[in-house]
Amino acid sequence: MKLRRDVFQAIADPTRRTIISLVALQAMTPTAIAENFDYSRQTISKHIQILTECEILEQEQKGREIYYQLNPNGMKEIAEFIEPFRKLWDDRFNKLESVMKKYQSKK
Amino acid sequence: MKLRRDVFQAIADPTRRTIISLVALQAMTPTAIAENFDYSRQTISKHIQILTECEILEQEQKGREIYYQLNPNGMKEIAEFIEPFRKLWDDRFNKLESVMKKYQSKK
DNA sequence: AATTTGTGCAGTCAAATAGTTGCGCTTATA
DNA sequence: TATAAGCGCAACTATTTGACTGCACAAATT
Repeated sequence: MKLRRDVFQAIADPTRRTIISLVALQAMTPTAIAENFDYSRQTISKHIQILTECEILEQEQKGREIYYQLNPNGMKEIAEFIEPFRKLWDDRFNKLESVMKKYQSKK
Repeated sequence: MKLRRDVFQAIADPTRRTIISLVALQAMTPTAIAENFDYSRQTISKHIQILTECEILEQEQKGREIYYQLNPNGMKEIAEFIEPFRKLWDDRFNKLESVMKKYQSKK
């Protein structure tokens, strides 16, 4: 496996998205993560490796166990790509913006 | 090519991301889009096909030309995935939220 | 009517991806 | 100290991807 360091590529795989959602709730070891899937531990381990190289996950060694936790910063790049388009559909965003204007005009 | 109908897969390719950004500015024909790349027209055409099947792009036939335009709704799914994590890093989001609270307490 | 232009579709091919198993290292535990 | 558990790395394989070329077809243009 070539392990591209590209956040968009990392997010493209549904298994990896599930891993992200799992780890977002609490730090987990690879074995614990793998128990949530029908794939082998090594396969999940490779997905974890990809996510780690993209800096979406972070390691914390505890004895022989390695706990992986989410680094939300890793997904900024994706959010920055989406952001300009969000304005085109998200009514809530527009409401927030109008609220901002009202608020600023009051000061 | 298998042409998976998966928005995350669609976004994973840098060429396709560039196409999205181009078309966001104005509707364009495949040939016009392809002129921005060093790839063949057919290659770009396939990328356009993938984006269209994911409903990120929309067609509008005009004579023998087909204009492709952005359907921002197509990227909602990605935004919805990112959204929960955004709160973990986006200071601006927190500021907006606090502004909201101030504004609401004033009314 | 003949030619050019804009598209999409089919087939081919190399490279990347996602899965597997096996192995070895390190750290707990019996 | 021997054994089991947790983990990463290496080697292998099937499938998918992303690029190419060639072709067919419809709509303008000459």
